[in-house]
This record gives sequence, structure tokens and C-alpha cells, in this order.
Amino acid sequence: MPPELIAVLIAVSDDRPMVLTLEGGRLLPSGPLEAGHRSLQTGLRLWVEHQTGHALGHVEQLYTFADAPVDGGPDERRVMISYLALTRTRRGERGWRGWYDYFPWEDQTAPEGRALVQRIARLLDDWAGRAPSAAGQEARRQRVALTFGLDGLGWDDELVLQRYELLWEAALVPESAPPGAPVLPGLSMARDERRVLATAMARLRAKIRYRPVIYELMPDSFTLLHLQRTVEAVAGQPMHKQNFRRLVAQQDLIEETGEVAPDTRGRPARLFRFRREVIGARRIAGSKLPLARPI
Amino acid sequence: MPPELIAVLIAVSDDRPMVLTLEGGRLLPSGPLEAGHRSLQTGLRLWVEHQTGHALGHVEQLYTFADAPVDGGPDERRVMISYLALTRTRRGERGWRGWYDYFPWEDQTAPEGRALVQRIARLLDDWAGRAPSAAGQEARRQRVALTFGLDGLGWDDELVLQRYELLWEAALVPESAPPGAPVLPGLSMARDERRVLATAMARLRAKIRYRPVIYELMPDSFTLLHLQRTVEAVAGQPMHKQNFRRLVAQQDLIEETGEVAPDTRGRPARLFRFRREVIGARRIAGSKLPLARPI
DNA sequence: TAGATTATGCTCAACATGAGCATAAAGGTC
DNA sequence: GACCTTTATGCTCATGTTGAGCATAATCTA
Repeated sequence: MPPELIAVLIAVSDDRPMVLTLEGGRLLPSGPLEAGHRSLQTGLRLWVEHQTGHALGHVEQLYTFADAPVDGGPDERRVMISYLALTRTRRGERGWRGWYDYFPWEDQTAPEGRALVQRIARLLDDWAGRAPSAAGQEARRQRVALTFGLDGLGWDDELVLQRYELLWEAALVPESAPPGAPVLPGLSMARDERRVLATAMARLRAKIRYRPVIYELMPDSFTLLHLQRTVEAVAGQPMHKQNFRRLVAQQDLIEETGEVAPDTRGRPARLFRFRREVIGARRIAGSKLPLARPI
Repeated sequence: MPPELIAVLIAVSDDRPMVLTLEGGRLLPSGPLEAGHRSLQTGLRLWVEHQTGHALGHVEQLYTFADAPVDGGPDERRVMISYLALTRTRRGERGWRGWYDYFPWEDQTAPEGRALVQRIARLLDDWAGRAPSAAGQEARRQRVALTFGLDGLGWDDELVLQRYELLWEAALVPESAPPGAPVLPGLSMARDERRVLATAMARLRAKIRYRPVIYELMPDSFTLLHLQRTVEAVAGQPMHKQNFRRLVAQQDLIEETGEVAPDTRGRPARLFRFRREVIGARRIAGSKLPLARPI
């Protein structure tokens, strides 16, 4: 069985991060590596274009997963090589789902997300209490506090995968819960694919801090508030408006188009565009966004 | 053909970063994923222990590579899932090689390394001049300057892979040079494995900036200068001594053992140990080392 | 006793970051 | 038209971080 190539296609539409899915949201685009594929990435591009009609822009490899072996099962294992791809949504395309539909607790800009974390904290505290030893309980509590930013530790938006794995272990998601047991809100996916999505979210949240990838998700021209809302949507965290502008300005990665946004409510906002020419012409770092890492 | 698991084992010995190799330095430990392996990582551990007798400590996945397909060749492709493993050398173990034997230009703490970069700069300028169009020449020059930190741009120690790939394209390494053509100093490896090593070096250099992985490479107790030399060896860059100590101190990741180093030359240095208990007990970030990213 | 060598404490300027005050420019309401 | 709401934009201030270097301490060797 050849390794499978699997893609997490991300776009942001109406300030909501979206992921491209198949089969009613249960699957991600994927297909086996074939002999004719020039490279892993070209194989991935071919499969995604074939299955969704969507061409890929910025693509990067995420992680390679293997299924657990099955006793008495086939000798061969399913190996998945996963990729993150950034793009823009196009009108009328089907299959896009909000990524917070799968991970509602990851949206800390919304009051519902924050309330859900409070509820999760209580459930996980119960789970910690069910550890066999006192030391085990303490270790679990510490891990919960760290992963969900409790006890004043501060929410770390990059711990998407760690949070999902913790909820999996605590049997609070359908993938691991016993049949009929109560589970948290949030869509699940087939096989291990929700884990792949979590990996992609974590990687993207980490990456926007030090590479200008956010502009892969923006239209040609945009206002600073639109840019901020996009970053906030991806990071799942609100930001300080004036400081956001200050940092974006000093990066010198965007320039004014000279026009102002048409449909605005308050004072009209100037439109900006990304200076494509700085890619490559510039030190690769230098796009740090005002997303403070928590203490 | 099942995917292959391949390991880059790193240790630091006498302030030199070392990599564990087989076959006279031409190969890295590796073996195919088998049906009995519980996971990719356990498969890797089994292969490495079988081939080298060395048990693995901290392990993380690096990247998955695929061979280019061969026209008329077999239908199946070699897929390599690579891992970075950190450990300590043990007396009398064979097969350890200095990683700067493979990448002499990556050691910017040594005058030879800096001189080599000067020479490479000239060779790559020639190569840039051989681009077909004027725009192509300019693009090549810009890429060379950025990758090797010329024109006052500053050396970025994390661009190990980009530098190797540039030298590969310019046919300055044996892997790509025509037979008999002059090539740069530095050992090469079989197949694509020097690229895997470059990927590991880049990842480790990036990682020591924000995770306390450097302590995986240290003995139980060490002086601050020893720690600094280890970081410098890995990063290939010298550091400011007082500032290094200030940062390490404020991380609060190490504590005094109460003893002083026995074999010292000047004023005796206090010995420190890593506070293992902070792993997990602490925000996962917070080990930033005084390795400034260049401008 | 005078270097040589390494350890260690401390200061200073420049810059980055988090928070918030103040003002500007639009539309809508009375 | 006066006034409110809304968003945009400029600016300040305290605090923290970083890069550089001065100064002193504690050991050994010539």
C-alpha cells in the first residue's frame, strides 16, 4: 500500500477560517502516491485538483502519520503524509467548513468559545480526579492547566493538537468516547483526519507569527481592520488594534493602494495591498505579528 | 516497498556536534517500517538500537522525502520518513562524525568556516553570472546574498538546507557536480542523506531558540561556559558571554549543584544541573537562547 | 609578584511591547 | 444643524528585552 497524500486546504471567508472537505465534512482531500508523480507535492496537487477542482498555492508538508497496526490485519499499514495549503475561497465552491465547527473551543474571540473552555475545565478536572494515584491526579491537573491556560497561565493558541489529544484521552470526543457517552460539541471526521486538521491549525497559528503567510489568505486589497480580523480569526484570539497597526506598519510588507474601502460604516479606511516583491527580496523572518505568546 | 525510517542522531562531544553514521560515514541508521511496529517512532527506535546499539532519548519527526521516479524504473518509490534524535555520546562508540565534516561552511565560530564562506561567495557570484537573462542573474545574486548573509545581511544559522540546496544547484557539491569538476570541501553521503542531515541541523538550530532541548545534549552537571560552548557549537555562531548568562539565569531552568568544576584554568566555575522537573511543569516556551536572529 | 585566564556582577542605550488617551472622519437621528 | 455612533488613525508612557561593554573576582603559571 503506497503512502497516502492528504491536504488541509485553508481559506478565510467573512472572517471565518475554513477548511475544504469532502463527503459532507467527514474527509479531507487525499490520494495515494503514484509512480507517475514527480514529487510528493505534485502528487498532492494532482489529487486535490482532481477531487475538488481547486488549484493549490502555498503548500507545506505537515507531518506523517501511521495507523496503528491491527492484530491479524494486513501486513501493510496506512501511512498518511499530510500537507497544509493556503488559498482563497471562490464563490460557489462547495465543501468548505468553518474550522471552529470541528474545534469550537479553539475560538477564544467568541464568548461561546470561552464559555466552552470553562465547561471543559470542569470535565477535565473530574477526569484528573479519576487517575489512580495522587501523583497521577496532580500530573493530570498540571497538564490540563497548562494545555488550557487555566490558573492564570494564559491561553496558548498553538496548543491545538495537545488540547485535542487531551480531550481524546479523557474520552470527551466521539472518536474515543464509549458509545452513548456524552461528548463535547464539535464535528468529528473519519479515521484520524480531525487530528490532521488540528496539526494544520497549530502549524498555521505558529507560522503567522514569523512568516508573512497571512497574506496568502487575503484578497488583493484590504483594510487594516480586515487584516486584523483575519489574523484574529486564525489565531482565535483578539488583539489590540493600535498596536496591531503599528507592528504591521513597521514590517513594511504592505503599501497603500490609494483608495479607500467602499462599504465602511465609520470613518472610511484606506486600502492596502501586499508587496509581493518583498518575498525573496527580504530576510525570511520579519513578519512577526502582535500575537503575544502568553507568559 | 514500505516507507523507510531514518534517524539523525545528534550528540555534542568536546564542543563538537556529532552525528551517528554507518558504513564509514556514508549512511544514516535506517530501516523499513514493518507490520509489527506499534508506531513510526517505535519502528525507528528498534532499527537504531539494532543497527547501532544506541538507545534513543528525545525524538521528533523531521520531514518525509521521496526519491524522484525513475523512467522505466520500478512502480514503487523509496519514501523516507526522517527523525531527529538527541542524545549523549558514550565512550568508545564508533560511527560518530562531526557534522561540520559534512558542512564545513556551517561553522561560523571557526575562521576556516568564515573563510570558506568568502570563497563560496565568489564561486556563487560566478554561477549567478552564468544565468541566461539579466533578471535571472539578479535573482540569483539576491538569493545568494540572502542565503549566505552577504552584503551586510547577516548570517542566518537556520538556513542550512537552503544553503546546501543552493550549492547543489550550482553544482559545487559532489552530489550534483559533473565528474571531475572541482567541488567544495566536506564529506558527502549516499543517496539523499546529506540533505536529511541538513534538515536535522536546521531544525535543531531553530529549536534551541525556543525549547530547552539543548539540555538533552548536556551531561548531568556542567558549567555555564560549557553550556555556552555547546550552544555555540550547535548554532555555529559565537555569543556574548555575559548576556548568555543573563538569559540562561532568567530562564530559571537550571540550578547550582553547589560544586565547582574541577579541571578549570582561570577562576573556578560553579556547576549547574538542568531542573528536569520544569519539563511539563512549565509553559512550553520560555527557553529562548541569546541567539539573535540577524537583521 | 605580575600576568594570564576564566567567572561574575553591573550599567547603559536602543528597541520592542502592552495599554490606553485623544482626535478625525464618516453616517444616522433628533 | 447638533449630537451620537462607529471606525480610523496618531501619539504617549511605562515596562521589558537585547546588544554591548566596563569592572572586579578568583584561580593558576611564569
